[in-house]
Amino acid sequence: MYVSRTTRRRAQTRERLLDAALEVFAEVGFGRSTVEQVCDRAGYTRGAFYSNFTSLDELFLAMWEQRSRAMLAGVRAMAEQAAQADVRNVRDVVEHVLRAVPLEDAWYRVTAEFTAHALRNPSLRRVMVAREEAIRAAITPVVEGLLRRVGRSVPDPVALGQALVAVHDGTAVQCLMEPADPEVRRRRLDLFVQVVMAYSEEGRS
Amino acid sequence: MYVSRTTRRRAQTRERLLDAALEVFAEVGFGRSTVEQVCDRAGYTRGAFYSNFTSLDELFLAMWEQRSRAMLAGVRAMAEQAAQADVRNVRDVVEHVLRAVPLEDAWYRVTAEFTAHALRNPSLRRVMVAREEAIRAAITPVVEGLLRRVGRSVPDPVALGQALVAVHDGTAVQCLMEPADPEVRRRRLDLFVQVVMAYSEEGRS
DNA sequence: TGTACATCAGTGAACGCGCGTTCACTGATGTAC
DNA sequence: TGTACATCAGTGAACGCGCGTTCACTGATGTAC
Repeated sequence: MYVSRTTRRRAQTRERLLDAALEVFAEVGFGRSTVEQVCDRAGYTRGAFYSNFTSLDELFLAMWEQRSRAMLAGVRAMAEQAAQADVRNVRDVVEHVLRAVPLEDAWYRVTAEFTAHALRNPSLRRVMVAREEAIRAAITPVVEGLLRRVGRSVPDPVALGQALVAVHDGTAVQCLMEPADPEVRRRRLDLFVQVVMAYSEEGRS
Repeated sequence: MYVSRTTRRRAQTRERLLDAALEVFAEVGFGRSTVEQVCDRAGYTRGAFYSNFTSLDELFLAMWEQRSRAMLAGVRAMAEQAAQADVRNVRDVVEHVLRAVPLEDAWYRVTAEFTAHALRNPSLRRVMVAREEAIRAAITPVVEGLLRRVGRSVPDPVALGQALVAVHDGTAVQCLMEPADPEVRRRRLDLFVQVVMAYSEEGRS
């Protein structure tokens, strides 16, 4: 008798298609990407694609979720280290947290398009909202913990979380648009510091 | 002898194609839009398109620049009114300025895609950077003027300008993702207030 | 551990549609008088 | 103001390519013994 099976080879081609998708979407844009381009990049024929996914939309979502999970894992790993971190002031706190969320050009491009795509599609929108909440939920306690060590408490953690995500998204575009200008990055850091200061107060809650 | 000519009819079809482009791009995304869809929407055959533009890319840029100019004009018009505005505190200042920059779903979608597109294309990138600077240049003096009336001055106007644009962009996504949640919009306003407070100080410069 | 075999995963050719692009044409529009 | 006409703007048919999608097939892979 035979039951289930497979998965080693299959998992690998799935993986490769997902990787190729990120590259191709970042290069030419999701909208202008074709099934053929993704398969070429991954080293398969188009049939392989249809054996694993039903449409480019499905692949886009799968890829985006995979990468989002990876990023969230990065944030959680940072939370571990945070316990041993050496923080003396709010700026140290901000610098520490920002290290967990790198600015990557290709990923930002893909995210911008996914955002536009999600704004047109209610179910994708829910996916994005849930993901933002997960990121907030992962980051806020870390920030709170670090701030406590410099003698500050956060009265409204949800508001701080939303503010941090907004500032991150908004400043990310600016930094990627003008990668050669160090001032832009410096002001980004300052803005984070100002916002964290504004949403926390002195005194160990 | 005949010289130059034309332009009434031509200007109108150009206009209609630009309007149709915004609608179609917002609905299905720039990447998935076709010349045919835009022409259908505008009420022309495809030949009319090629008589006015050489590619969808060119149309996208033309449309985006047109709308950007219109938005900038809106900001400048707001600046006029600002002189008579009745502002008593920083919150009033923020509310006044935000009225000039409405949150529009279709426009945001198009902007997100244009941003992703620009990140791939150096010359478009320069266009976007220039436009952000123009917006900053238009808004900053208005904010400074209004703040002066509530007894505050701005030590680093450039930093404030960059911060305001970042906060606007970052919070815009959040508001459009969760249009049903009034809390999100309230926190957006709060964030603006906090940032303006942080980047200004008491005392008439 | 080796072998036979059932089943699965990816191949590659084939089909056809949608759409970009061109172009000879016709009707619209502005100008000269 | 009216008319004739030069020129321009948009039409619509035609061509062909690129790509999505399907499917009979073959070679790869895991399992039972």
